[in-house]
Amino acid sequence: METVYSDMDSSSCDYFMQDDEDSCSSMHASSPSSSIGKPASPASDSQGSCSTDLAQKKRRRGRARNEATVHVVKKNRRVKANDRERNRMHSLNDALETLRTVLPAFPDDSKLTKIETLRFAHNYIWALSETIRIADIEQRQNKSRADAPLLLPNLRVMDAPSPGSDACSWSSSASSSSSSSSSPSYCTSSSSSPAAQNDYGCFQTDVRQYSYHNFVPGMSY
DNA sequence: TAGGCCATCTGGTCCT
DNA sequence: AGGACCAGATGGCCTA
Repeated sequence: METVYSDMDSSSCDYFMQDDEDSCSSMHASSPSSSIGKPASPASDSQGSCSTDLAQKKRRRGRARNEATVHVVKKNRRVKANDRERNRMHSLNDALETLRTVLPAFPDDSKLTKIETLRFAHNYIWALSETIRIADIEQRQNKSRADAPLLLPNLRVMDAPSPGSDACSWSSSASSSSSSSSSPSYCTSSSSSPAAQNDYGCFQTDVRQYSYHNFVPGMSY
């Protein structure tokens, strides 16, 4: 563990503000905790300096410069790391934003939170794959009945996401009859959330009433 | 005003 | 050694 910032308190942002470029000099002048950069006391060299004293001073000064340089290098490294971390989080947010755009929009237009987006996407993918799987099964079953209409399973959105709600539960009406499928797991955490009772977004997408192409952009059957 | 969400900083750990 | 990733801490903003 690095102890370079041991003299910093937790709100250390202003630390970088106050001595950014000239931390060597400011460190020497103002850092009470560092004895490295302290100028030699007047008493020590007031009486004619011998060669050993000079050598000692040189060593001291050299050491101070080295440690100050190390300090600056580490500080710059920290600043760069912060910058990278910021960019990393921005790209993560961009990816989340892209994910939001491919998820079904809701009348409310309210932006999904990060956790809502992830859970909703998880359940959405699960519902779509269930739909495909069950449609495939039904298609095979209907092969013998050529004139029978192809019925896709009903797809329902339960507890549509709303601000403050973690519930983005999807359920396929046919999924209850299928024992092999596993249901989404992130559906129960927000039963206490008041927003979960808000059913503004609950709607049914029955392919017989609602075009599946409208519901799933870019998806074709 | 409390609680939720978010951005940012920070230090630790792992990987190349 | 340096970068990526992660989790904890902190403070700001917003809403019920």
